[in-house]
Amino acid sequence: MKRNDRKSDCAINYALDMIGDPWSMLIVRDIVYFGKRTFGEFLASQERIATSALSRRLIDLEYKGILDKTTSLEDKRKETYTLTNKGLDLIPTMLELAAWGARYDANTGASSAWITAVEQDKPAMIDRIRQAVRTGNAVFSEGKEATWSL
Amino acid sequence: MKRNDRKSDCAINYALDMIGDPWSMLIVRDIVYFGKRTFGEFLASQERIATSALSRRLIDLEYKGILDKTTSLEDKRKETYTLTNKGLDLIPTMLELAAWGARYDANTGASSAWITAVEQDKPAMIDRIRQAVRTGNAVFSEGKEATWSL
DNA sequence: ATAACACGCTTCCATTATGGGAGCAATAAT
DNA sequence: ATTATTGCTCCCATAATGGAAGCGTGTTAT
Repeated sequence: MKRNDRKSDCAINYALDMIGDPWSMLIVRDIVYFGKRTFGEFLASQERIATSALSRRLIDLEYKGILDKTTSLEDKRKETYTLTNKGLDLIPTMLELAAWGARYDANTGASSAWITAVEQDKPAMIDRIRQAVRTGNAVFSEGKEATWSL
Repeated sequence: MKRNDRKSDCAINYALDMIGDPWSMLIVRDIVYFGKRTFGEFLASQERIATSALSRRLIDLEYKGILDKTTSLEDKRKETYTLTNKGLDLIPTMLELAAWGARYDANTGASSAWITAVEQDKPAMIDRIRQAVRTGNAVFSEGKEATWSL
């Protein structure tokens, strides 16, 4: 059986078929947290994804309706990747993953201020993040939380 | 590089190192939703995991502190797997994954009643699920939602 | 007591996915 | 024109999974 064949009609299994690999959520993070949008920007992430793996993930995420791909207007070599609504709807899942990771990761880089800000009023924070990403912004810029986020 | 070497100090990356494979969350689901706790019960899931893969996952999840393993008292051949606190804390993430999957999966098996019940008051529902699992119960039994869950 | 079975788990190997490097076509900069 | 950048592909070594068979120990049946 190919690994990505549908194994059941469970909603969790569907979600894992979509984003249950080691890279997809990190690409979503790069867009939501850091405002990345091009191949080269994703490639430059801390986790050092290989070009072949990144290419495969981007093609796959577009095929699955999580990313949109458009040729950049300023530089026609560049492809611009943005989250679809389906992709933006992964923000809550990503925040839960981050909260869990920050709680149990002894070496976490997540600031406690950011974590408590999210816990404080999660739905409002999700809306604000979503709006920011839709309008071309992101949570972090140059290593600092956006002013609206705290 | 081995796939599970630590790639960065990002909390999301940590979480993916822990449960970012195609099976771990399904094992958590089997415990939380269906009250499964033995090798044979996990093996009988819809998704048809192979014995070798299941064995690997269980060893790994115990090593990572997400599952506890104890020899069954009634039948000493059986190992009983239960969620640690770290594992129980995955319930919010699992519910978000399920909600996202149910929203975008055309063939979802998730009932809309259950989904809206969770959306209605998420923190309270998480507490109730957590309590149920800790005391040896589960969300679904014989295909129906537990009475407390709706 | 002994044979048959149940259960968790391991081992083997074929298949599939990833990691890393080299390289290519198209575009941009000089 | 020449050189550099960008996104991406190819190739192959390595790692993880899928599937079947089998092992050891504990349990049940006779």
